[in-house]
Amino acid sequence: MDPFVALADPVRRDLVVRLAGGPARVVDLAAEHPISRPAISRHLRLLAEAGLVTADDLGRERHYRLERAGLQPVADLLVALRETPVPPIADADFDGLDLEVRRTGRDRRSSASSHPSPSAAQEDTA
Amino acid sequence: MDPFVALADPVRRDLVVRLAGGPARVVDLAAEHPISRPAISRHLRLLAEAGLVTADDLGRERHYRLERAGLQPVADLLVALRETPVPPIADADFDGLDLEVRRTGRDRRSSASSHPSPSAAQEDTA
DNA sequence: CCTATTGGTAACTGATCAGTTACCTATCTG
DNA sequence: CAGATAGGTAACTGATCAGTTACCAATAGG
Repeated sequence: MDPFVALADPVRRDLVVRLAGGPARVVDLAAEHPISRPAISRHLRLLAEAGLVTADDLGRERHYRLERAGLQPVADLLVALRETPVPPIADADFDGLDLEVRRTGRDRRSSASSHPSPSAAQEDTA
Repeated sequence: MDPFVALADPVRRDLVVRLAGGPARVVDLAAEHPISRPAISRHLRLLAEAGLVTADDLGRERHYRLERAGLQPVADLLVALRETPVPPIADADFDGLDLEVRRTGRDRRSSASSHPSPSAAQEDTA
């Protein structure tokens, strides 16, 4: 399953964030959410299919933990959107933030510090 | 609308990637996708609601362009998942990749270079 | 002024999603 | 061994999504 689709649901995002703090069982996670245990179980299955979590069976208990490698496609998209050609005119991307990814063993593009981040030319409010 | 939900659809992701390469009109984008023009129009509206694109009206033409600032919540989630406590045991996150975000004007946590990235302890295949 | 182009939305349809209850299996504890 | 705990899935229901065709409005060009 697509990690983007997996992260589209607020419950699944909560689960992923919670598991970033350490492994947990279905019953633990169900206690922290207003939905039923089978619903949590189904969300965890989708997260596992997306490669975002891993399950370790310990007797009758199944401990779920975050699989950070599963976030790679999401990080890749941010990189792709960040590095694509930007017009020399003022561009409002990541005001106050400069996302930088260093790829081990790969040549890097010009460093973030050489890339200006002018203030927003235009803000969209939908 | 939630930027995560906006990016969950493959068509919308394609549109966002395409717009990263420069602005475009609905008719341009519709020519590059197998779905109908009204479907493209609806996707662009959702992307705008999510803050991921901006529309500039030029006569009868509406030029859509990427709004990188709208990606902030996605970048924030990656940061949150990356920075949360990781057990000292080997952790497989971002093998070969080290995501680092420098927040202007904010104290930084210990730099990425001080954070080890050991090889994967366990790989999940769902 | 008429035609062409651009583009948004209504209404419809089929597909998918998310939560529930019920049920079942596996493992642990007294 | 019986009861308790943990957890997955089937079946169901209501809600939402994504693509279509049809229609309309605004702007540009001949």
